[in-house]
Amino acid sequence: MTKRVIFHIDVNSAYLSWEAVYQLQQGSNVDLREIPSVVGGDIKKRSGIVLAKSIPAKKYNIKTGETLFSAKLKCPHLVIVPPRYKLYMDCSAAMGEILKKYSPSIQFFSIDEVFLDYTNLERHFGPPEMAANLIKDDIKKTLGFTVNIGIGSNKLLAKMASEFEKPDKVHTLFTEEIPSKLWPLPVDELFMVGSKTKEKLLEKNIKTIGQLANTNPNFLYSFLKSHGILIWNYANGRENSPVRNESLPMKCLGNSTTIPFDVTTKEDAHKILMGLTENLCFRLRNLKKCASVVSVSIKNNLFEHYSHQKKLSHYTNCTKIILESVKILFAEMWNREPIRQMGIQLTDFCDSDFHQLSFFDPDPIKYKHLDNAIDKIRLKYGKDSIFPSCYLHSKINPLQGGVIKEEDYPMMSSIL
DNA sequence: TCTGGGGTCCTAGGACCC
DNA sequence: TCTGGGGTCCTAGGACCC
Repeated sequence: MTKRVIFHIDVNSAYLSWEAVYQLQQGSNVDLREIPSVVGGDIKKRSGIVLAKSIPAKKYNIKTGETLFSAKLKCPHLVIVPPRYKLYMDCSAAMGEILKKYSPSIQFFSIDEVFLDYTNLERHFGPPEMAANLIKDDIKKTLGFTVNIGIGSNKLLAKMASEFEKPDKVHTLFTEEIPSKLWPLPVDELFMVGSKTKEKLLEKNIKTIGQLANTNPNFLYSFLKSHGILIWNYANGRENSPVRNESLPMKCLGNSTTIPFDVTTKEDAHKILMGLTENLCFRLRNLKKCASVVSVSIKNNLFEHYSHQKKLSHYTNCTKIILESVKILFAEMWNREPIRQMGIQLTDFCDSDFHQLSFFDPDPIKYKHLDNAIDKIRLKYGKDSIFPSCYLHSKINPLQGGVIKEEDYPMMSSIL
């Protein structure tokens, strides 16, 4: 059996790099990568967090996910640019086109991370490190941004290797290098060890990936359940999932939004929920799917989060039917406390072409035609070209949620 | 530090059935 | 009326990722 060679390509400070390249192309004489800068939301709309930071911004101890307010305190002259997701998707797709020249087997893991299977391809582009450098420099020369490439015996090791030293670097992490390169690292640098798991491991005096690797898995299972076995295997470099060319079937579809003000009335809440439902059902129909489980979630002004869900008697993608369920679920759970964020999620899908119509629907064909007519107008003239009249003179936007505006993008899975 | 929006997977308890 | 065990479905919540 031939030894597998997997690459993990990771764009350095993706959103910020892409923004910087775009601004240079537009004639700007400032490279955002060379000054303290971040891509972030809008402080006034309460969605103000750091999505990506430049290396100079990192020197001010600015972290991804922190508030723009806090970042500004650390660096008063910080440059903040709003995100442009359509641009990022185009950059991501362009990188994918380059990668396809080097292997028939690539898998997008997120908008800025790709796995590439280089097994048995040495005769084309040389040994793995040479090929990885070729790819890295090809992307830099053609598209203007830098990537890190990790090379490993499986996807996990390749991903860990791409994290080592940044930017614009190639690193290897083969099985025989695990004790020297992986085991000395702090345990929370391991993929799938987040803050909660880190705390529990520290309580047991497990501080490094090496200590985790050499812990009895039964002991880990006793306080982390199956997740303990997963991270124990990862700490030992064991992982064998294939680089998948085709995307896995969708499991969940949702839209949520943080409202610029705390919602305290049913009327405002219903407008938000209608906007979210319209947007979500539009996406669902574009994917040619129907769903049978509807879930509504709320975050209150104390940041407490809770949700209610319900299985419908049949599959549907009809805005009106889903909105009715959403309103019922909301009424069941809301105790009139101020709401900061609302979300709607759909799960359990079937293909819309063949789904069973319900006898109990008021008039399924009529609503289907209505949804289709609205979808066509929105596709042709833009999403905000048509909206319910209750939004006129309202302080609430008609279409809520959805950072990705143009099309749906394949997202990552927590399992490699 | 006063914390977005998009996902996936897992667990636990209760209902219900045989 | 009380006892049992196993299986599946449903629901709520939590952990992780980018």
